[in-house]
Amino acid sequence: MASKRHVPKFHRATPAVRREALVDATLRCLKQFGHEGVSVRRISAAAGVSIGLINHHFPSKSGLIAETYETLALSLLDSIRRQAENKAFSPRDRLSNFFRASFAPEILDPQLFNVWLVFWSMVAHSAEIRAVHFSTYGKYRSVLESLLGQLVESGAAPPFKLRPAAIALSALLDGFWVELSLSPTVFKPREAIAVCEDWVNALCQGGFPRLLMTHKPKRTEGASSRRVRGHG
Amino acid sequence: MASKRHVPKFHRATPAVRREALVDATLRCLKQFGHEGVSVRRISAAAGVSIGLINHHFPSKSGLIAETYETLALSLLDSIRRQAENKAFSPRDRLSNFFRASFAPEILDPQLFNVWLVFWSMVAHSAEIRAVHFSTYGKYRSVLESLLGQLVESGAAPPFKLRPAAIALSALLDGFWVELSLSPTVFKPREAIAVCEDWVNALCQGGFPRLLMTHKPKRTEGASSRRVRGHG
DNA sequence: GTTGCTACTGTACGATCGATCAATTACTCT
DNA sequence: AGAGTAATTGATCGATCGTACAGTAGCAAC
Repeated sequence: MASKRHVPKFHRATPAVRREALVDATLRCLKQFGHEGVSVRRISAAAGVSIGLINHHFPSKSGLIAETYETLALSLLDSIRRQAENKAFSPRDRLSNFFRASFAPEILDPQLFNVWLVFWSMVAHSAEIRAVHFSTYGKYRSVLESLLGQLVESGAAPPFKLRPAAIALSALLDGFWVELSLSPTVFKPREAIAVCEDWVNALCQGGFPRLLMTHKPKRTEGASSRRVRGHG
Repeated sequence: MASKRHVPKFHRATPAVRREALVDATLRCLKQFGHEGVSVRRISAAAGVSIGLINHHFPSKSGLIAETYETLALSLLDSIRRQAENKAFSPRDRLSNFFRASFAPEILDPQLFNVWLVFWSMVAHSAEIRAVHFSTYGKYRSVLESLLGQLVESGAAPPFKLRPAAIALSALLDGFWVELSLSPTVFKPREAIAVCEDWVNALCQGGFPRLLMTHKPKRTEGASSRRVRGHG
């Protein structure tokens, strides 16, 4: 009996603290193993707790994934937004900052892409995940809408429909992000950024007539029309 | 003994025929169950054969998935290409056909999106899948490059770098496709098509200076430059 | 020191997974 | 008709999965 000191076998934590630790462990597992990482055994091992603790703090596995989705999405969005919404820059340059932040190595991490694939694949089957996706994607669009709105207010761009424009720009960004994550050798982030810059410049010059608020064309582009080199 | 007729318990098929049947069954399972559908038991049940037959015709499960990926990707690409490359239309209208084919209900099927997510999630871990992705994505880009090249040859657009333009356009298309598949209620396919049309029109008018072949700008858009409403 | 609350542990259970392989059998060839 | 070939079967293996739950133990209150 060299010591009577009692060594605790485990540590009791506040539910909020433990939940956050479990979310962190979940993210690590998702990055490392992708779909195979979504396992209570792997996650609890990564968090250094027993298997049963997850179901003590979360209703089920998908609840844990949903909270991880929301945490990660809001964290990344906040990081990008902090870099973009710097009042020291003009609205146009804030968009440039947004682009460069969107294609930073930290965001283009292939592991991060696989995490997103897991979330996306659960959208169809889990109402919880679907709700988180809807919410976070809406916030993402709002940030873009805000930046584009500041562009119009500064007079750098003619008035256009903010929402469709934000949707289109986010589609362009997402598409580049997907392709860069899947095929990093085909092209470079700087090329993606360049196209995004040109896209905004074209928008500022009224290059997207259907997005302008001047008038609403009755019909979309059709193969039967002969608008071969039409101005829109 | 009412009948001496022998009723076969199963049917023997040519390896090529059986492989095709297994690929078809795999696609059905992937559409219906997503990731959960990637199971030799589910697939063999859908094909009406025993569990062991898959490993008789395919080296492993990922081999079967890879062949399914290639078959589906080439099938869809061929379908879209047939609608686009109609010589009765002008090069510009062929692109319009390509856009409308890309956002047809058959392609926007949410189940089809989940199938793609399964393929994409295996790109990182399986060399076979990665090879198929690289090959089919290259062919997809080639079709776009060809259509854009015809646009230049017809004089409808100034000379520009075909490859980066095709990459950018495919990113825009993919991004819309992802967003439409995940959030069908946020916007409509016709809006996506309209933006694509405007994008090509802007391209024809030289709205993407960095894609033109006239000269190569030394520097990309930077936050430090004051090109707020620059012409590119 | 004792009590009470509850965060926490870890075994157990039934289901499903990919892969293997010896046995079976449909079909062709002679 | 009989033999040979190989496509097909299905039991079986070890591993892993999510969830449940009865029991353990940290820690605060008194």
